[in-house]
Amino acid sequence: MSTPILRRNTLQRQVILEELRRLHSHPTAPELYRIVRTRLPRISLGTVYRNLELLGQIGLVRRLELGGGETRFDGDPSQHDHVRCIRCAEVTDIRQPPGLRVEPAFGTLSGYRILGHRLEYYGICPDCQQREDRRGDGS
Amino acid sequence: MSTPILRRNTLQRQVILEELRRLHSHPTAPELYRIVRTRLPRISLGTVYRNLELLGQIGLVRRLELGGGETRFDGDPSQHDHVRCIRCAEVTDIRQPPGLRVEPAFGTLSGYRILGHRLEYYGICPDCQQREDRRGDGS
DNA sequence: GTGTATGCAAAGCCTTTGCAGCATG
DNA sequence: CATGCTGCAAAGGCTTTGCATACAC
Repeated sequence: MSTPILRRNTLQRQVILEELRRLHSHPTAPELYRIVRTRLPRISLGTVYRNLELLGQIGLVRRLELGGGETRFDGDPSQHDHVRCIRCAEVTDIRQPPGLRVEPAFGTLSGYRILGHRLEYYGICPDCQQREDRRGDGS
Repeated sequence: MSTPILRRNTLQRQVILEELRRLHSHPTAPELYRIVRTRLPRISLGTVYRNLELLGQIGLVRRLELGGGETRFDGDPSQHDHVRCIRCAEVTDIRQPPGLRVEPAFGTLSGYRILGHRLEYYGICPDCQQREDRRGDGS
């Protein structure tokens, strides 16, 4: 119940959170590791994982378990959904969910006690659309 | 455009599809491998992966990229959603989506050309609810 | 017989974890 | 100074892939 507290405010933790917040690319842990390492060359991948885990528990970071078999991280923990490009795998935030009612009255569903949902759209991002239009499609 | 054809109807392929259809547990490839191996002791994990990939392309099998960083497979390729138990990680089909409108008019969304969506609920399954009620909650 | 599919094994990722030393509060 | 955190490295799991062989057609 009691919210876990950030025990120590290490430089590594600060930088990880800073970079994750600045990025809007929803990186995986290894991706974020490569970026953070430009500022902290001696940081380890394990530290990145441990901090993302901890920041996720606190609620400062959101763990995204979307498609692709990877776990991505989002520096914006507020409620929002995502679109993923099936061509370039880019993941983009959707700011205003277009007035849909996904949650089934928070009751039961097959006997489950429903606590929430995860919604992900997929499609083709603007860049990839251009790229394909330019080539006249054709697969 | 033309649907890829099942080139050869090998015993391995048959058994993989059979077992996946019988199971309602949405197994990962390694899990399915362990099961199939009871019938075909000499089958290899690589074969399981290759067949799941192929069966997925044909549309006989559905690839589920839900949470948990694993890829799971569903022997029922029809359109339906899933609930995942946050306690025991079980994944269950939802047969009748409760009349919701998820797709945003199939137009653009942040410039994306939307092709579809993936919706996953999470909550607590009946068994885990019982287990927790019995213990009077606590943690 | 031809060419696809298989079994085997290696390799590449992602992720977690044990441990000794460091540094935060 | 106590101990949470870090860096390092090993280990485990999932997934893909190259190759020679086997087998479906």
